[in-house]
Amino acid sequence: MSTTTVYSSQDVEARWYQHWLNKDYFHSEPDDREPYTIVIPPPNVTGVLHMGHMLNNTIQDILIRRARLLGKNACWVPGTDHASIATEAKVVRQLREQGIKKSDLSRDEFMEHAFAWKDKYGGIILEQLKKLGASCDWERTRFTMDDEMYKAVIKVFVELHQRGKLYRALRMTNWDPEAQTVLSNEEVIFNDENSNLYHVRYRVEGTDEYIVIATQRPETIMADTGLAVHPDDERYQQFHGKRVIVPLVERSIPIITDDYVELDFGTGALKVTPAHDPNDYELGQKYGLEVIDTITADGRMNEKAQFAVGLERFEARKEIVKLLKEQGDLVEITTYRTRIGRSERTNSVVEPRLTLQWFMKMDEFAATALEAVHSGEVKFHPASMVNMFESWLKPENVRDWCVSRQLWWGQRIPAWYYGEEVFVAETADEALAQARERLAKPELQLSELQQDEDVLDTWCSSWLWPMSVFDGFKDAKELAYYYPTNDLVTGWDIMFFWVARMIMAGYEFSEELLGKQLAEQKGRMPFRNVYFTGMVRDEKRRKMSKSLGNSPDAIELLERYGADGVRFGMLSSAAAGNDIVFDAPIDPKTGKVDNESKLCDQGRRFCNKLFNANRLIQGWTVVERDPSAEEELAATWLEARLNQTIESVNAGFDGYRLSEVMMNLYKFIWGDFCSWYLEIIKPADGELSRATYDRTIAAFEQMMTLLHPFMPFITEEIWHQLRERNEGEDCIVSSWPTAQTFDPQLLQRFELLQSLVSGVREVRKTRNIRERDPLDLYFRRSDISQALLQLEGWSAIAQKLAYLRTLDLADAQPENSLTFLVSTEAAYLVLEETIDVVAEREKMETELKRLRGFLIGVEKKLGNERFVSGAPAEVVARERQKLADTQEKIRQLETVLG
RNA sequence: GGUCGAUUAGCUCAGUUGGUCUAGAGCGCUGCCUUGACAUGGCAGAGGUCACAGGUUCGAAUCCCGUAUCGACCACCA
Repeated sequence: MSTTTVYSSQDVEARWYQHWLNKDYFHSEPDDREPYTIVIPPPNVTGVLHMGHMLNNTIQDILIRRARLLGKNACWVPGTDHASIATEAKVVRQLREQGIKKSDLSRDEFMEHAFAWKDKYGGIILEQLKKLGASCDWERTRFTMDDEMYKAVIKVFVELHQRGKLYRALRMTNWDPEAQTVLSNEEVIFNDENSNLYHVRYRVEGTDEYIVIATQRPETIMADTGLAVHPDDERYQQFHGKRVIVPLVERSIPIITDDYVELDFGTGALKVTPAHDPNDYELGQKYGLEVIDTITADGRMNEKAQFAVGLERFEARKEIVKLLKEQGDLVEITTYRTRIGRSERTNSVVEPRLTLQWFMKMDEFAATALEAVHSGEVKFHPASMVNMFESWLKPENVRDWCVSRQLWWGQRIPAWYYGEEVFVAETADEALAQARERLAKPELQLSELQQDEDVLDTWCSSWLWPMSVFDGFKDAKELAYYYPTNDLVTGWDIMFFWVARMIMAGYEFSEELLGKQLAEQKGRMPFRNVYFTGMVRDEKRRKMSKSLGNSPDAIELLERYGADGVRFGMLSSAAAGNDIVFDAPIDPKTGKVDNESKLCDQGRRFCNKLFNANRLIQGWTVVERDPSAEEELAATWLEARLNQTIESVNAGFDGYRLSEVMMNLYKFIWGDFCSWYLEIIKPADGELSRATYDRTIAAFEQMMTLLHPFMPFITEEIWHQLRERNEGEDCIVSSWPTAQTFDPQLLQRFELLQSLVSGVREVRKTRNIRERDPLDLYFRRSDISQALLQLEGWSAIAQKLAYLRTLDLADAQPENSLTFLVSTEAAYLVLEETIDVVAEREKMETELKRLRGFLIGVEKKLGNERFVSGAPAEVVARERQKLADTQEKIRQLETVLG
């Protein structure tokens, strides 16, 4: 009868998280320890936890927990981003459902609704992060619209204005007609979509001839102010310098020639609509064409259009097509695929529109950011991400940042206008004072000034995040301690939006906030390392997103596999920068996981393994007797392997190879500790010597500490069961183990033992000999085998694990035995059944042949003078060892074969 | 069109500056095992010309060139 014993994560995780909170372990205050700081990439205040967050925050938690274990003053600052347009869009939608139009509200009323919404839904994602185990300093939770952070944004705007970094200009911009705001280029998502190409004829003025143009947007023809052809296009040579008549509106417009026009696209003729297309705008500028704007801010045709007035863009298109068809001016309609730009937040088709906006000059900032990364002051992991960074920031690709948004939810631009005059100041009173002085109007009243109606782009607050979360723009007390932060963990998709801009702001402002001396001493960069995570994709390789409905319910996942299991799953296939393919299909309707996630399940099973290993140990009775020789040997070996593991874990952390570290620990704990060590020391009578018990517990404890960053809950749970005698200390604040020196030879000898045991087991399996039928094994006498058997404990372990009745040396092969190699040593296993001597010889001869082939390769290498002199001594020595071993193996086999 | 990245076991992926790589892990697969940690387990096994073709090197999964396929990002073809 077997009993099923399963680790149940749910109550354990809730209990320990609460315990950590009660003990205030996550909270950090400046002290004399070395600080270790991470600022969270603030999720949108509207957000709910998704796979990307889980990956991202698991990695941050691993880093911060390890730093805490290393005794550093670990500070992980959480918070949320007000996400200007995304949140405003949601609030507007919700109000609309309640029958309230944004236009019916005053600015203040709207803000009240928005803050109410934020108070209701804003904390959700942070609560969900707690379920993941995130050890953020919740007392430091910040929001980008908090008073101090708001002030910082305003202050920076004023500063940058004074430094000449900001200007206001009329530009062709991306307009979101639904949100009715401008968007930065980065907020426009282009996708290939099916579209129609309408071929429309324009009569050449004073003739009966026509030029046919191709357009995607017939509803804009009323705004046409030119028609362009390629200067070399023979089809249109005779029309150069003439004019054409725009259909419907019957307006005369010039024919221009420019090599921008592609000869072989469409008809080779292009209508020029400067008001509604960025390229056409350029052309219009170049040839002095009139700009006629026929579309309103909410995407409808205005009076200037004359036709389809008041109709929404796409309705207007149908109407205009109908009218053109009636007039016979529509020649044909073809279909094709083209890139359509949509608003990242509202998904509505972006309308190019000429608007007056604030811009920030990027050229110098970009150069600074690039230099910071090139010089290595800011390091990227993986380093290959530098390529992408460069391509974003090189001078020819950098465009000025449009920082104004026609929204209410955000930091209102601190600019006041009086006619053409602009006054930028932190407060209205200062602006007024400026105005009075500059205009020489001491009697000027505030009511005569007009404050800018717009708010600043969300990233205007997030780019200050590493400084503003410590209220660095108010005073440098905390900033002086925590800045620069150590590691930033984020997806590469916001490398330009956020990472680059934080670097810019860091270099621009940290010096004056910290003072020159401190800034020089500590560094002006906002963070020293950036760990880029990959994108989480579904099994079809699509990026997980809400709109696709292909993202699993994170909370369901956490409940199903435990936070530890999910963390393991997330990390086990996520080398830095590499995308993760989440392996469980999602039902798009419910968001439920349809099938087992193998990755998370592996994590869950690992928890179960740990839980049961602990149960085994807890079940033993400790007795006061001397440890046996095999216990001694096994414990010494375990400690050596543990120390070896600590070394590789530390090296892995240093290189940010977190997945590798976790897999190392997994293999060590499951394989070496559970499968080998515990099996060796497992007492038949349930009684273990005090000394061995203590060494086992001590090693297991260190394993818990090493694993704690990755799987915090179960390690804390087991830690306490191991240390009931010492209730006071928690795993989360235990000490990161220091690697002790160990004997590498011991590890080698133990490998021999392992291969002996495996060898015997293999024979048993292939011959159907029960695992526990006792067998006799003899080593062919040699210096090595003799030494092995003399090693205290070695024989006893081998006998125990391989169920050997006899383990001894022999000068000749015993009767009825078969031979296999244990490393270089021949071992004879005596069997009771008759042995097929011919088959055995064949097997050995095959092996011999393989070894001889291998030997040739090694000899060739060592025979090469350039290898021996050129390769590192270590490599040559290793090759020599290989040679000797292979020769010895061959000799052994040859002897046995006679 | 430009740039960058990828291609390793049936699947998903590791493989850090070229040298214990005679290429690993998990899952899946095959066989045996339920005598007290764990069947969410144990033991053993099968499975890879490291996409293809060349080059550099004493030595290449790893560096270089080309080809193929896939992907991502950027770009003004209406």
